[in-house]
Amino acid sequence: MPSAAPAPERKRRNAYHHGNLRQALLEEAVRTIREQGVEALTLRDVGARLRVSRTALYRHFADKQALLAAVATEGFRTFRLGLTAAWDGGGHGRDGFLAQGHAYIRFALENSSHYRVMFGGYVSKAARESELAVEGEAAFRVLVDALIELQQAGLVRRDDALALAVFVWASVHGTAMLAIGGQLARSGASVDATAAFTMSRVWDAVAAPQTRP
Amino acid sequence: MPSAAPAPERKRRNAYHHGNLRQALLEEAVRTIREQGVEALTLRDVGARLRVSRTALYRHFADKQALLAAVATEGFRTFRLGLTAAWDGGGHGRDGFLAQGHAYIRFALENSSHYRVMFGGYVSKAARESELAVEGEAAFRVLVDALIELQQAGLVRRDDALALAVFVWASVHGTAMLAIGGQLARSGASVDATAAFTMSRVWDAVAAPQTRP
DNA sequence: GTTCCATGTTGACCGTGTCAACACGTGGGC
DNA sequence: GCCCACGTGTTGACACGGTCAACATGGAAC
Repeated sequence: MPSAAPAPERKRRNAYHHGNLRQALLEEAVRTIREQGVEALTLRDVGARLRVSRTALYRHFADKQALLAAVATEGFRTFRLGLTAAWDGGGHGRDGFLAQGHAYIRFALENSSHYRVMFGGYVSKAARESELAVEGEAAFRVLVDALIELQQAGLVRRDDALALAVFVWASVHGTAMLAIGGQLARSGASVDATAAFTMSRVWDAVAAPQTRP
Repeated sequence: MPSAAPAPERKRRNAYHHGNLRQALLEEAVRTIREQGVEALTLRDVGARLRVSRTALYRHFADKQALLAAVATEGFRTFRLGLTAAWDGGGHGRDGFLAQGHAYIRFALENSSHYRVMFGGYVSKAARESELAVEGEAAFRVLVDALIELQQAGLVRRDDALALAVFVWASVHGTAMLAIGGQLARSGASVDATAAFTMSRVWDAVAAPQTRP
């Protein structure tokens, strides 16, 4: 059925030629990582799960690193969408800022393995060039823009926005990492409570000095 | 020369029995990790470097995980000493607190691979029990105690000290992780400048509300 | 001196990433 | 309609690394 009448836009899955193996591999890798962690990801398995030989992957990715880089890139994309949604949903003010922080931590915890691929040093510096870097930059940019907007509204101190963003990112990232590693379990507080506390402290750290009566 | 006259207290390095292989393995693993990273650590290599067969290690560590856990434990120990020294050297006040932060980040950057073993999820949760947990807890405790002291001096807000410590830890840890990952390279600022800025913001976040004239 | 046990060694196995050589099949040029 | 080339998938093989089982060794306790 070459051009006859395939299901509209439905990629065929012939015996030999898969159609869109690259995308399928990516999705399968993401699924495996989510369900079993990065260390459980094996090229042979992801191939087998797609009914494809173990080396078919090499026609679409240079090596395992490249696959992981693609996974990370994909992660940054949905990550950025989540952050933007939170910021917009929260109304571009203090609440939006806090919502963004919570969205960040929630994403990191709900997709902890995926998050670790994005930040845990699983992809080499070399692979960080190009697409991955761009997508990561874009996610970071959401925070920077939010801070600039808050500065213009007089809500955030007028330090260098980039520096402020790095600080905020680091604080939230650190909280997420510790939570993922189970390293703040013995603080007694729930992760939600910890996240809320972190955000309250971060806000105090970046808020403009109050002009008091 | 079995018992004749070995160098006093000098552990022998006979053909067969090494004397203190466990310690030697640990040090060699740390060295390799420092010089070539965690992923380059192979049991065969560390054995070879000590002129010992590849499986000799199994008489002293359950498996590779256990070796890494020991490495992490060792890391937390020297880490804690560094933090304490900074706190003491800085005079148990605001300066000491900032010094502690800088010491933290410096350690993380100078021993980035080692640091990643401690925090990067290379050791399983199971291995986190026992000694590792204790040593990690002890390092964390340095920060908690410092905050409590600062609270008593009226310098830090009277929130729950544990919660404050988690926040501070997360912020500094996050900064360190981003720096290690090369992810704040494009912020333009040097790592030192970033660390200083982070600490200034952290201080504002935890400092007691000024009682103004 | 004999014996036992901790410590170290050798051989082997399996899983995994990767490369090279080969197979297939689809689309473009005739 | 035919053929060829190239993109895509497969099979075979290799090297490497963690781990286990069986064996070797030597020092210490009796």
